[in-house]
Amino acid sequence: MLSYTEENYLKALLKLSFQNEERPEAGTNEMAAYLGVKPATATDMLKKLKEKDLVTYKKYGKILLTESGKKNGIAILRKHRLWETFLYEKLDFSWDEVHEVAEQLEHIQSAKLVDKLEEFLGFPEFDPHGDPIPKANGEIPATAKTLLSEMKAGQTCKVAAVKDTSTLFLQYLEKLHITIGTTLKVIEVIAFDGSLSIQIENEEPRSISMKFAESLFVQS
Amino acid sequence: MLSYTEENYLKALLKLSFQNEERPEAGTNEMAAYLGVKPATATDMLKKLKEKDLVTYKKYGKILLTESGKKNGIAILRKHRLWETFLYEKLDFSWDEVHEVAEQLEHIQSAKLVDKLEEFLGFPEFDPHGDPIPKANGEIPATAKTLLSEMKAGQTCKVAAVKDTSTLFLQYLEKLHITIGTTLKVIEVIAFDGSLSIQIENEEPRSISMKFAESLFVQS
DNA sequence: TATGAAAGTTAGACTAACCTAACAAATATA
DNA sequence: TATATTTGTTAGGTTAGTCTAACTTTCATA
Ligand SMILES: [Mn+2]
Ligand SMILES: [Mn+2]
Ligand SMILES: [Mn+2]
Ligand SMILES: [Mn+2]
Repeated sequence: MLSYTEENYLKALLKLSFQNEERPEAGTNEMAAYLGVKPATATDMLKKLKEKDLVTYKKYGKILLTESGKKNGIAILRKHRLWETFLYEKLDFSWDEVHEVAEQLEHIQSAKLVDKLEEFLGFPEFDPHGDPIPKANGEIPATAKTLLSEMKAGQTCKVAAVKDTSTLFLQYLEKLHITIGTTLKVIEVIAFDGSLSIQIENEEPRSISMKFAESLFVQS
Repeated sequence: MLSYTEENYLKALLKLSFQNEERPEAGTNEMAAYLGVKPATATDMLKKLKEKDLVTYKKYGKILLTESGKKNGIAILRKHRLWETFLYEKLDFSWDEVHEVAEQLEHIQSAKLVDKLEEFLGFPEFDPHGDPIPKANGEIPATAKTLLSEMKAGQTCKVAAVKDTSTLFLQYLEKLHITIGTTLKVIEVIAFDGSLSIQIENEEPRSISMKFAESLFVQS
């Protein structure tokens, strides 16, 4: 049985491994920063996780999840994203409110609960942010990797996922009536600053910044 | 903000106060036994709860919830019973499976979650065991206090709540097709051992023990 | 009302998860 | 390559929640 805290470390390591594609290892400071603790604290915990064979760890070395650690991490991520979906779909939580509560719900221990919840939600593949929900067997559905910023003038696409899940960005998207599945047409790309003029569904074209365009994943 | 453990102590004290009607105080050993900890542990925690003005406590004295403690305890109980209802109604958990998971879910911190959950469930008044679900304002719906064992031959009643929520009893009820709302007709009362012959809905009469009859609340 | 049992407390210890401060190793850069 | 910066570790301490063992108070009853 893993503690609340151990679970958070495993999930963090997993998410860090997704971030730097092809470089799944993380460092002590990186983990500490991600989890909001001091490096000394992370060192202690990493030693403990190593004892439990959940991570590979060597003094001054990079950290990697073991098979067992990865399996556990994925299970937490699965719970997190299923709960987010529940809150969004069934309880009318908004896009930016789900994460905080899911952060707690992901630690509820009950295999039956997760599976029943998934069934109740109709076996969703993606959470409200467009992130893939791991299956019970650990498989993770494939996701769009194309950023809106990579689109060319004239191209049409659909919003697949948000890369930046900060409250500020999510609330801004809501204001623009952009959600997962919204159709976007790129009208013009401004070479000067990388900003774009886009048409949201059938609304009037509007300008968005490069930062914005680099924060949305789309599917053509 | 109360810790997971502090919340469990408050809920325990509240439930103990319901048990001995008119004697809402509890003792240290009683609390410890209820929570599965040693008396020394309970003493420490009670001192802490007193510091936070959640209980009245004096060395060697009886323990009582303060207004604030009661309010908090009721909030936990409300969450517990709403979650039990969710698990039972929406996720097809059985009668005897809901408690253990609700024991964890009751500690999730989010006022919005509780209220949205209540709404999603259609503002239920009773949980799957027939226990009253406290309202957001702290009010607790009135419940049937009559035991099946108090019924006389010839009387008809409906099952209102289970007094004993042990797995063994709940599973036995399930086997007999007895649930909240089931109609029972008392055919005969055996003076010798307090056992009853009852008719469950329209099935053939069958005999039940006094212990059984003292474990079900009914409404005439 | 004396006394033994029951109920409750205290002291001291442990573990998990955190911290700060001081130190050591690894890496980048002049 | 020598040194400065970054990265990571160690030592020692704290708090919450638990324990055991020894002690004290209260209460029932002989
Ligand atoms: Mn979490
Ligand atoms: Mn998400
Ligand atoms: Mn609980
Ligand atoms: Mn219940």
